[in-house]
Amino acid sequence: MSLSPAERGVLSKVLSLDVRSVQRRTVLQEVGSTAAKQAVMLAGWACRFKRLPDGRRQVVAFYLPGDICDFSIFMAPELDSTIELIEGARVAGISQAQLATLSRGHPRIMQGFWRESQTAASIQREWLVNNSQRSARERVAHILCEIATRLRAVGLVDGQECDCPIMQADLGDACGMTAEHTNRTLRQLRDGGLATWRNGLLRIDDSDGLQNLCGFDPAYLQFRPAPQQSGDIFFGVGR
Amino acid sequence: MSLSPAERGVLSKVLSLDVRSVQRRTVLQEVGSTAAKQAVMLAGWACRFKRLPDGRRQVVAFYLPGDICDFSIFMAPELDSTIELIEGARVAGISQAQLATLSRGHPRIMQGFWRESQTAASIQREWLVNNSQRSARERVAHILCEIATRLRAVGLVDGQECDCPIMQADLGDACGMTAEHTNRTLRQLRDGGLATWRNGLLRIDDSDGLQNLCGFDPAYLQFRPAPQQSGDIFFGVGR
DNA sequence: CGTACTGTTGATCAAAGTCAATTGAGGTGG
DNA sequence: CCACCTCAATTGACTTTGATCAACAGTACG
Repeated sequence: MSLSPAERGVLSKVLSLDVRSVQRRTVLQEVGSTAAKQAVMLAGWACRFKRLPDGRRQVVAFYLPGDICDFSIFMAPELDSTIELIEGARVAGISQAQLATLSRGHPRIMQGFWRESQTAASIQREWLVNNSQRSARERVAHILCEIATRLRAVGLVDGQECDCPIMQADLGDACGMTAEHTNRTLRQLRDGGLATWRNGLLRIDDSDGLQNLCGFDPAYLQFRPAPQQSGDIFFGVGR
Repeated sequence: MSLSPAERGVLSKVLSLDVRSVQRRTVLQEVGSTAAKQAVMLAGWACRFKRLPDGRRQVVAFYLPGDICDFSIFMAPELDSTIELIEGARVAGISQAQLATLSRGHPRIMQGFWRESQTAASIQREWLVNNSQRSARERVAHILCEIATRLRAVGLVDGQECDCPIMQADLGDACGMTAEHTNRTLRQLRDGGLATWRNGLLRIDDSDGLQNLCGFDPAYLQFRPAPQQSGDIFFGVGR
């Protein structure tokens, strides 16, 4: 289900109406708030995290260029997590009214949004597997594989290298490990000639080796086209 | 957004058309398959899990009576995980054609399905926090709180007690711990007078104590009604 | 009865957390 | 230009948690 040229035009129009460039480390959506707009990443990175009362933090998602920051945002009574922009973020906002118009006039665009949100759910499940079953080395390797693969899909990998403007502490909080252990684990990967991450630049030195180490299989990222039949269902998107 | 009596009638009609009672420990949806039907739990328990090549298993969801087993099922190219019925399962199947009809004639029912799927996503995020940030004792306490709370919401808690027909190994695989350590942790909770789980019967002896131990806050289960405005958006459910 | 699961307990070990100190880079003001 | 400050990254020493390996008990069922 790829969009027609006309639909793409409508979509980029909508995404161009309300664009903000945001300072690094700015909170976009506070936990507990009710969102006023749906946010779409045009450039830069964001992360979504939950905090425990004692301060422990878990990053539950990274949002890369092209990603929708939680499409369910208008459905939930209030946000269960905080969305923070990390670096170089340009964000398009879509209002409730615009979504309503889209849903009436361009159901296939809406359907694409839903598919995106289901892919996000699939990634979420894989993160649960990652943090629950894999060792520290496997975890870090796996998430680096995911990041590189997702960035490659949107054309942001140059050869073996891509921007990765987060901190080690962010990666640690995503993998459920301390910053110190994340550091040591990254060093092991570096010393093993698998991946080097320095000064915000990630280089995958040995892609096969890294993928073998953690058993990375990109199927869960659902890059393939949707099944043909889906058009028949309308998924509530329909007419 | 609660359904009207008429809508409830339509829904229970749809759910009554194709009901199966299934043997314990039967696989409902195999990983890699493409689903033919959308499954809704009418009674009993199911679990959804992913496996790593070396056999490690992560339970990513428990499905209790009333739950939808992955509404996204027709959207994804193929299932990323296995859905297995655990005990006493009666399952309603909804075909693609029925979903299509529903989406045209009863958008609000479809909308309810979407809300359900977003609640499932919220639970998924909390599980990630649980397994990534909390200690073994906290993890087990938290998941017991969740189970009891969800069962209470559908009227399946009698006083302090509810059926919990899974095995300790299932709970362990959900919490990302070995069966042995799960056993020891349950013993600690039992000895601490917090919760007793024996012979498939879970008793919450000290609800406050258990919730305090793990910082359980049921907000992520999203039991509250949806915000009023949601009707205006149609979420692609429209017309 | 024997067989096969589950659940239970113990002893040992390795992985990751904690605490503490140091290095290094970038920014700022004098 | 340099002294200073801050924050992130890095490394080391030690501790704790939970995994691993192993044995055994309780129960259900053919």
